Amino acid sequence: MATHKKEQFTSLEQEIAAIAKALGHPARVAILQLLAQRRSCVCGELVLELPISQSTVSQHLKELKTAGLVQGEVDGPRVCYCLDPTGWARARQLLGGLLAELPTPSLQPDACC
Amino acid sequence: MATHKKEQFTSLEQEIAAIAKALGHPARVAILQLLAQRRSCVCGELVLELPISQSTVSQHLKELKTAGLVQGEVDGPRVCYCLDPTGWARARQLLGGLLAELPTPSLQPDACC
DNA sequence: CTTTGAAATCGTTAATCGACGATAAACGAA
DNA sequence: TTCGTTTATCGTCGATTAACGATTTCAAAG
Repeated sequence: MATHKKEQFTSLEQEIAAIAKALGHPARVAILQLLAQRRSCVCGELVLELPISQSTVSQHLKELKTAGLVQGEVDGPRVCYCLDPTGWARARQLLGGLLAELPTPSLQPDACC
Repeated sequence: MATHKKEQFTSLEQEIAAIAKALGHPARVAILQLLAQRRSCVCGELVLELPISQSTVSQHLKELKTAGLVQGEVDGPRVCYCLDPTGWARARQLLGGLLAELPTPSLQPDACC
């Protein structure tokens, strides 16, 4: 990235990419799945479930929070995380929209040109 | 990334992450949208449409191809790209599945714990 | 006030990414 | 065969990411 060229793209494209990027790591996918299952929020339990260190989990959570996909709420000495309904809805809208852009089962076998 | 820890995660998590990662850059989002619109395949036209250099576009196309989202077909001196129906279906399945995991409009306002 | 436990932040390191220009490869046409 | 066009690859460089351990912060207990 010689010099960020991201600004040259649509803000929508940037927003989609930002969300996708947040999903672009197995640890973050795993975190989101855990939060979705036990819909209640967990905290350091995530660390126990994941094969990575506490500080690394914390970083991933920060990224997910920045992307708006996750919320953290301080509860005494620990922090409860859960999916952020607003950001999650947005993700569904944007990524779902992109994924839907191919009109489903393009009837041609696999021909390109 | 001190040492890759990705292996520690489910292959499904890795697959989801790989697809999401491919979508994690505005240029690649833009490319996919272009290919979806003009469903026919374009080639160096992409370069004209995008604010980045030819070699950079080529790199992004390579990543999309590696992720299985795009196909290229040599046509004389030029190459035709289009969305790969198989990979695209897989992406829809996996990412759609993840996005659907939150049971929609969690009726609670925004409460976490 | 001090201890204790949980979580975030800091500092570091290696690896990967994004971008570019330059070069090479592929191919049709002259 | 040689030329022009199109695309891929190479080499480079700075920025970012992923990971860790160590340290700091913060809130509840004691």
